[in-house]
Amino acid sequence: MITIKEIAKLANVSPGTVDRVIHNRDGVSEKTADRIKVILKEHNFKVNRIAQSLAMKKKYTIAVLLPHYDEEDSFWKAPLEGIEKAKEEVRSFGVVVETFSFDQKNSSSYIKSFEQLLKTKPQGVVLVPTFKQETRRLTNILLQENIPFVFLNIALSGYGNLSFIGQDSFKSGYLSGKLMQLCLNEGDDILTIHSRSNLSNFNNISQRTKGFDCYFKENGLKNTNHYIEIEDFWDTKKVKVSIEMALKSIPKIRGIFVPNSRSYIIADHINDYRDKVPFLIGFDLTEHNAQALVDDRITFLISQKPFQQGYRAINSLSKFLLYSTPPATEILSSIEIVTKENIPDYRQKEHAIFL
Amino acid sequence: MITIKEIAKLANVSPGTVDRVIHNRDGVSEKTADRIKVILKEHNFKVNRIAQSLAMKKKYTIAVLLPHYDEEDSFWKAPLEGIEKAKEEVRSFGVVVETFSFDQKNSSSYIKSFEQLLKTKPQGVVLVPTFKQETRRLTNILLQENIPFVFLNIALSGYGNLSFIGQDSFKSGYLSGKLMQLCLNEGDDILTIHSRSNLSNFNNISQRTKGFDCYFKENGLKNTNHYIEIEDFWDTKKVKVSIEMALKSIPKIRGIFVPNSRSYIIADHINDYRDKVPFLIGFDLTEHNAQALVDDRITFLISQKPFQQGYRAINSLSKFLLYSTPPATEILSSIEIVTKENIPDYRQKEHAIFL
DNA sequence: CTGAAAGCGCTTACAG
DNA sequence: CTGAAAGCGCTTACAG
Repeated sequence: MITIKEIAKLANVSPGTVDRVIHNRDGVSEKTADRIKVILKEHNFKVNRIAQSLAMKKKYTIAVLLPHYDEEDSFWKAPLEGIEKAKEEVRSFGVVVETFSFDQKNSSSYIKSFEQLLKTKPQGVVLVPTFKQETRRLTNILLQENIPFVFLNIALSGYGNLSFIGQDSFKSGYLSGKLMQLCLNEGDDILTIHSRSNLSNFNNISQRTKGFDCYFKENGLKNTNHYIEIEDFWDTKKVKVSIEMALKSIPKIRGIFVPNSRSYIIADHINDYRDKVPFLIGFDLTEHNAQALVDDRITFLISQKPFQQGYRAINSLSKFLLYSTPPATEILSSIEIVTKENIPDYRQKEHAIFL
Repeated sequence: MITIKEIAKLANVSPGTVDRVIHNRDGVSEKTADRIKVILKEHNFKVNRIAQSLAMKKKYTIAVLLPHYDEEDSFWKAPLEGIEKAKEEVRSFGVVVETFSFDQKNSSSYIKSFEQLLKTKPQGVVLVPTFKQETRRLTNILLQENIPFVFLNIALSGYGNLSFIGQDSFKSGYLSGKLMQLCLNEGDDILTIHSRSNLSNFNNISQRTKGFDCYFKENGLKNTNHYIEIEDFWDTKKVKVSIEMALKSIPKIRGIFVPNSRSYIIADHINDYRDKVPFLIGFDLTEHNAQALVDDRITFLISQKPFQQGYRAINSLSKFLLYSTPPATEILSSIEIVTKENIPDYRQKEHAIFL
């Protein structure tokens, strides 16, 4: 690997001048610039990124705002871990990551945490835009202050975000439809179970449902899909009653579709109906769900690689700040089909990365 | 982030001494060492990896030996791309990657390329151990010369390799069994198609077959699995004749299992039998296979993330050389289920990484 | 046992 | 328009 110093010697100039040419800074005569460019190309010069980082000694702060996780719904644990991992890696490059969390069910905690976040004077922001209206207010502030921001996991459009990092929820629903169909026979019915209390993740969930239905429609399939909505998945008794009512009144149901991350709760309640309803498709590889999968109480889980999503949000924003390379408008994580047989080995910590 | 210089000031010593303590080099009195350690801990000091790399200015060469790919079997393209990607990233850290390829069907080309490889005086080697006996010879040389090496994609044990980067083939076969079962009804039969010409990848393929059979055995399923072996997948006529013979003589066959990366060839030949044999499970997301999947001629492909495998081989070996952190003995890539509906978007180039 | 100095490859004021 | 010098955070001979 040829260095700037060596190029400089070959061109009979100083390293500073070579640097100016490499970065198209002005203040170099066209003549010398051209001469240097030729030599650069000739020797296939590439800047040494780590020396560059060290010399630039710029400090950036990226602030992250995401829902906190709890026992009932630990979905947000994985993205946070991805963020922590990335945080470690970008540290040496002078990027500091500050994380703030809020309550998914409480929009004012969203606003409040955002205000805290602003105090860190971030040069970039990662946002899980849970509440539409409030997000409009927040992003307007960011736009005004000229702080670039990306959306994580929830795709809202028209807010001026640099990028969206997440999954294509419609497609993942569509895929679930396919898997369900492979399991079912022609005359079988399906039960889709919604949760009322999940309004904050409304976007993803409604897209999944649409995708699911679309699969059956597009392929001219005749399985009927019945919907029930449960007020609160955490209210064990009500859940049980609702499900039993549905299953008893519609005996043709052989598959259940739960378009949110709490299919394990449903799985708990249909143990008595296993023979009649052998198939259950849910979303997200949380610990509870994984356990239900391993225990054969869930057939398929669709995962969206939340660890990677968190990692990539930090990663792409860091690249943008450090090297001005804008990320793709959409960074879509792959739609993973997880079964008991290919569930990832968690002893092997995720480690896609360098450093 | 606190720096060595600052620590030194706090401890009233020179940066050199702090450095010695950080890396447990001797030549520091216990007293000062202890004092410095306290301060280090107190301030949660972490070395700046990039400054470290720059200062160490060590140069390492990693040499890679893998099969080249061709039109018939482009499997090895993806690992190579992963390697190239990693190569770019480790460059700034002073690691140079040299790639050598050989003909999978020709063991002497394996030896020859290895000899070329040795000339680069590598400090680490990535090997796809295609031929057992020859591999014994080569690895003995590496062991003698004290050059650490990892196996990529093919798991041989007892050769003294630092790590294996690849997939659990048995498990992936087992998973295929599950998927096949979900597609089939009770009385249906299965046809497994082997390729004689694929001896060099024998290990992975036989493990897949074993896993597949094991699924049916373990779950007490009664679907019969019939085997045929085709001399050469490339001989179109013979392939067609063999398959037709099997399908005609065993009308109960409803699913086909192809435990190698050329299921697309089989898919080409059963178009006339689609209604009778709707399900085909194959391996590896090569371009041809992907096309067959999109065209509904393959039901499931099991992918092993070959890009990542290549990337991680370089990545983990680099970490070992740079920081002496030994990789896990087995770095297993996830077993991906790919269908028409979740086939990755190739416009989005893979980019798990930083820099 | 310890420190001062030079250097890794680049960037950035500053001086001319 | 160009160069010389200092510095990023660390490591490494070398001197004492």
